[in-house]
This record gives sequence, structure tokens and C-alpha cells, in this order.
Amino acid sequence: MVKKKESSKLGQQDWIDLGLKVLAEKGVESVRVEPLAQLLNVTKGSFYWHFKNREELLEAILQDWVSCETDSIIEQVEVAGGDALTKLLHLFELAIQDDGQVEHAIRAWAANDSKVALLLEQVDQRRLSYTKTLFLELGFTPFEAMVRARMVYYALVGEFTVGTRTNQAERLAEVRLQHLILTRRD
Amino acid sequence: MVKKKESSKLGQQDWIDLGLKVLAEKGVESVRVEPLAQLLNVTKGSFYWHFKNREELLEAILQDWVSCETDSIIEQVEVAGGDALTKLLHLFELAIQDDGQVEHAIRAWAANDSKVALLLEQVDQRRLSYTKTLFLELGFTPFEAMVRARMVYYALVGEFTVGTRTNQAERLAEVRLQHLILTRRD
DNA sequence: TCTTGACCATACGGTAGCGTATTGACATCT
DNA sequence: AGATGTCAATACGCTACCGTATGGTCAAGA
Repeated sequence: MVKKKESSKLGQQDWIDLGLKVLAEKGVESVRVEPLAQLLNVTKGSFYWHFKNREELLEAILQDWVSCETDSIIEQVEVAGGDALTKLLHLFELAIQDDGQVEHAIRAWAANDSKVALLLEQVDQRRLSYTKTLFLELGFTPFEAMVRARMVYYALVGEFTVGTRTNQAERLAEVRLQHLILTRRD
Repeated sequence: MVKKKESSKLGQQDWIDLGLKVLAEKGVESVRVEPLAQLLNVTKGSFYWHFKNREELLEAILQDWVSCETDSIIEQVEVAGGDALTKLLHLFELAIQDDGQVEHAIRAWAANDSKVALLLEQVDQRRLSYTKTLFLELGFTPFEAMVRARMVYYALVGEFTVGTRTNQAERLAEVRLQHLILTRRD
């Protein structure tokens, strides 16, 4: 018998989940093994059963985020279909659903960790190049498409990092105006 | 005689300067008193002469950045004069002069420190409202002006945080296209 | 010269967190 | 019932810092 998940026993995922939560709320520097253990009401003896060391947990957290969050929006947009103009609006609207807490924390993390920075760079690249292709489909030149794609993406990242807290209704109106400005062909 | 700066003696400013450097390169978590002392070839006995504790240094560093960096660009734009359209282009071009290393580090810092976050919020607010007034002068509605101001600003912050490393020539071309896109009326 | 104050060294005690080693509890398989 | 494997508790030693206490040095003013 190789049953799993009888609860009351912890697995790697429990530590990762908690790690992500703490990461979002207090930053990487606060995801430390002894404090985490306390939150789980166990001692670190448990932790070192599941992980080789703290580094391994951090990598697992990162990996978890990447595999969960990266391509999900792109897929949703593609499934919904439509022309490039529609897809772009769809993309804008989906992107602002997330509050970006975790992503913000990871960006802050990346500022002092080149390995994380490298990974984020790839994520940014994938998202940017997808957005760029949509602008290309609208008939913009490569340079124009790139600049516009960056403007969209920066607008999103900017909201995360600058932290403009506003309600969803206004955000939606804002995003529609952005769509108008960036897709207008004069 | 109350001479100063005979060199070979340190003052608060020496610690602040080094602090800013380390902050930009390795992040807040790396600006610690003993390592800093080592870089200055002194012991921490010196540090605690000039500062009450580490917290006080961090505040001094922050204060130093705010008073140096915040309004300088706005002033330069105003001094140069011209109409709103000219000022906006001028603003764009000046903003991309800075590589944003320090600002990036401070944004990462702010992610885990609400006091820093509050201060940054004020800085952002001042910069955004200035930019917004320029768009208002161009005849945009308050909402349109705000959205456009944010797009400019986010584009700048986005370059800092996403870290798109590109040469000055391309940056300049990019910024001019942004100016075109965002100021176009009809 | 003598004093004073600015600056720095040395030495100390304290804390938080890392990682290891060892043992214990409990469930499952044989 | 034993043996085994999984997870957790306990108890270490270690390092990197923080902040304090105290004394030393050296230049400038009286």
C-alpha cells in the first residue's frame, strides 16, 4: 500500500504552500525554516526530512510559481480565440485579475539574486514576445510592435510594483483606454 | 578652527555613500554594519560613533536618496521651459538617463518594509501628478491624462524592474515613439 | 603642556537562524 | 509479533550579526 494524504502528516507541498504565502506577505528574507516550522506547529526536524536545506525549499517555491502562473493566461486567451484586437483586450482584462502579490515579491527577490533574475527574465521574455506577435498581427512594424508590447507589459508590472491600489471597475476602464491608445492606427 | 574634511577621518556621509553603493549592488539585506566597516577598513566601533544603530543608517540612506533624486528632473524640465508637448518629451528623455539601480533596490526594499513603501508612494505621487498636469495642458480629460501619465511612468519603472538592458540609442528611439503614441489626439 | 573631544579598536554578551546527529513514535508490511 | 520506513522531537555546535562598554590615540585649542 502506498496511500498518501491521510492528513495530519506533512509533505513537501505543505512547506511550499506556506512558503509562498509568507513570500507574498513578508518577502524572501522572511521565509526561513525555523519560523516556518513554528507556523506549522512542528520543529525543524521535520523540515530537514523533506528538504536538503533552505535553498532547496526556495528553489521549489520558485519552480511551483513558474509552472503554475506563467503560461496560464496565454492559454486562456488562445482558447477564447478571436482576432488579434480581441485577444489583446482579452489579455489586458485577464492580466489585471491577479493582484500580483506573489509576483511582486518574486521581483523584489530577483533584485538581489541573479538566479531568480534569470528565471524572471525568461518569463518576461515569453510574455512579451506573445504580446508582440499580437501587435504584429495588427500590422505594426516590428519596432512599433515591440514598443507597444512593452508598454502594455510595463503598465501591468508597474501596477504591481508601484502598487496603485484602485477598484476593479476603474482598473477595467483604465485597461480599455490603454487598449484604445495602443491599438489605434491613426 | 572648525575645519572639516581633512580626509583619513570618516563622517556620517562616508557611511551613507557606501551604504547607497552596497544597496544598489546587493540590496538592503546586505547593508549591514560589520561588513560595511570592513569595506571602510575600520571596525564597527567607528560606526556606532556616527550612528545610533543600523536603523538610523538606513533612514539616513533613504533620506539622502529622496532629497537628491526626487525633484531634480522636474526642476530641469521646468527650467528648460517650452509648451507641454516639449516638456513631456524632455521629461521622457531625461528620465531614461538614470540607470535606476538605486531606485530599483529601494523598490525591492519597499516590498518588505511599509515605512519605505509609504515614502516611495509619496515620491510616485509627486512624479505622477506632475506628469498628469502636462497631459491636462494638452487638453486631455482628467481620466485620460491620468491613464497616460501612468503609462509613461510605468514604462519607466518597468524598464527599471524588468531590467530591459538596451543601448541608449534604442532607448531614445523608443521613448520618442512612446511620446508620439501617448500625445496623439484626434 | 595639558586638556578635551572626536574618532577608532578591542572585547564582550546576546540573538536568530542554519544544519547535523540521534532518538522516539507510529503505521504498515511480512 | 517483529521489522521497516516515515515523519517528528530534542539537543547540539556553528556563524553572522547586533549593540554596549571601555579604553586608546591623536590633533587642536586653551
